Amino acid sequence: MDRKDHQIVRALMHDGRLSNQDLAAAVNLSPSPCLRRVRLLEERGVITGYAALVDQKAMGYPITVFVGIRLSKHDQATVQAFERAIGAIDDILDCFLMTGDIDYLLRVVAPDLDGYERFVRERLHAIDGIASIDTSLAYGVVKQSRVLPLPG
Amino acid sequence: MDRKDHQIVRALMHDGRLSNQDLAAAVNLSPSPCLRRVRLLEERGVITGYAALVDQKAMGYPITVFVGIRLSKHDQATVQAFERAIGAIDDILDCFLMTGDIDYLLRVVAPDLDGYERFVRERLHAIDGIASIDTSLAYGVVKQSRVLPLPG
DNA sequence: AGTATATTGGAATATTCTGCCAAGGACTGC
DNA sequence: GCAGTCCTTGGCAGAATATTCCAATATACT
Repeated sequence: MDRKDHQIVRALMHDGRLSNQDLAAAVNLSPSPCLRRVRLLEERGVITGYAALVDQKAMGYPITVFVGIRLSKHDQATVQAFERAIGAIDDILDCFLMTGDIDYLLRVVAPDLDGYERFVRERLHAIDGIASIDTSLAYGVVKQSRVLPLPG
Repeated sequence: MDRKDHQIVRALMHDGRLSNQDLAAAVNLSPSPCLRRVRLLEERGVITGYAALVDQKAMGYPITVFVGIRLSKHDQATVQAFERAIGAIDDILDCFLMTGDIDYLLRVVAPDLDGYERFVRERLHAIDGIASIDTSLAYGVVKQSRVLPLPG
């Protein structure tokens, strides 16, 4: 993880489809060592994958909702079952384990408010061990980045 | 946006570096129409870009914090100034405009708690018009997806 | 049915990837 | 200061891939 690796990672966070040649030029390397570094970063798990960034609205999911969840119990079985259930529901994009008054924070997408209501009734309420569900609707997105800041 | 377009988008959400040939095979098309569809999806703004997915920890940002923010005023000048300021701060990855008791929800990364404290003191407090800042620390990530669910 | 439009598949060309090898640079022990 | 070792680099070549063009097919509309 020297300076060049950081440059490479940053360049690929900005444009994940950068060709190896362009990437090499951007970080002042010739293609072959550049490619080798990228492969190493992938193997080490620094780069975990690549993804196309997609407009939610265009895909039919204009609604973003943040859902705070508290569990009724926190024994291992309940927690594991909950987390497995979360993993299986596609509408839940992110799930963070939180400190403070909620246990989990979910980011959920929905085609509309009715769709979200159905999601809560049919999906969330189907999971055992949930004590409370707190919904916060997002009006809009001010910023959505995937580029981590420069270290230091 | 027919069925094939959806298939293409989903495939690229899963693997943004899929070669056009493999993508074409995956959606039962020959490479050339497949590439044309991808280019159209990009032009129409359905696919907004590509990104490498990176391990926060490996990049030196193991801490994720959600920050709820209320503004003191909601006139256009204050809001615009705030949103511009947000856009300029790299540590803030996401910013959503919210309904309910907070105005904005930020997702912020930090190298450690000290770093987060510095971020709040030096960056957030430097922005005018903020009435309150509410911090929620994330312990860990249960799920982090970028693949939108199937429509319907 | 018939026309117009949009979409497809395949071939040819240009670009890119990727493995191999020799050369350069940095670090060690002496 | 010097030789040996290790790691990284750059360039080359064969293979794979992307990309453009054109004829042919499928689809939609009248």
